[in-house]
Amino acid sequence: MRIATWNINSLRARTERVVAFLDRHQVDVLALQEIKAKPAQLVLDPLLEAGYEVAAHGLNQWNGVALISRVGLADVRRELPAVPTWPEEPGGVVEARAISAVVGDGLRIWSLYVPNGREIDHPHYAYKLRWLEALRAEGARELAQDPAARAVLCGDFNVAPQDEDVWSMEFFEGRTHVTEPERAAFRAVVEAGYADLVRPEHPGPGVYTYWDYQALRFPKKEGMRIDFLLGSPAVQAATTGSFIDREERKGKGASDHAPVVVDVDL
DNA sequence: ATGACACCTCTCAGGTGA
Repeated sequence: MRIATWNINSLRARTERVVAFLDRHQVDVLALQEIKAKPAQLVLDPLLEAGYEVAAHGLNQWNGVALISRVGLADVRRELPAVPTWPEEPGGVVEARAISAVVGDGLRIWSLYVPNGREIDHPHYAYKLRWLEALRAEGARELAQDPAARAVLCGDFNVAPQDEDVWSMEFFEGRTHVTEPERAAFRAVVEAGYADLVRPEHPGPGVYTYWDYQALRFPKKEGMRIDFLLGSPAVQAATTGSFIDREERKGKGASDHAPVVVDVDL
């Protein structure tokens, strides 16, 4: 089974790119982030005609996640348990940043869009850390219930776990994505039992999944590795290969993120 | 070996992204 994650930066603006990507690589399950739409706003016919089912979760023009599968889509769950609201005060809402379903032969796949954090002294940064803790707790709960669980956490984690995951640590000095608390929150998810399925085959430096639209970051190879597929032990053991589809970042109308693809023998 | 921000909406300005 071939699974992928991709921050699409508006599904409505790039539905045809998604269909072409699924066809080009024969992807079975795709986790999308930043669909930037309510489900009712989406025109899904091209995906349905290509043989896929879609489960989308979006509340407004911000955030939004979806799962696209041609190997089943059962027991869909929206939101993470115990996730903080934004803002973290009365009147705050649970944003559309998580959706999961069971695909294929009992694989629970999550599509996750971790909050950006904005600036280190911004309330959004504390929200990001608590959101990651809610993810760790849910991941730990699943493996405590069944250590052999087939589970994969896919998405835009908005954390560069290592210095080599950004094009310049000098550039990111004092900015989010590279701070120790964010990295510790990411490591806590890994230490709960979810291994990076791509890094062993594609170590850095210079391996990225995101390039800013501005300042010629992509042709200058100035990117960040912030999109990950983290697998439970059963999924890690079944992983047979992976790649980052850099070609998809090229040309007019590209998302600023590239898809990340993993093959699992499940 | 790639291309000079781009998406959204309470739209021509502001919020968000990283």
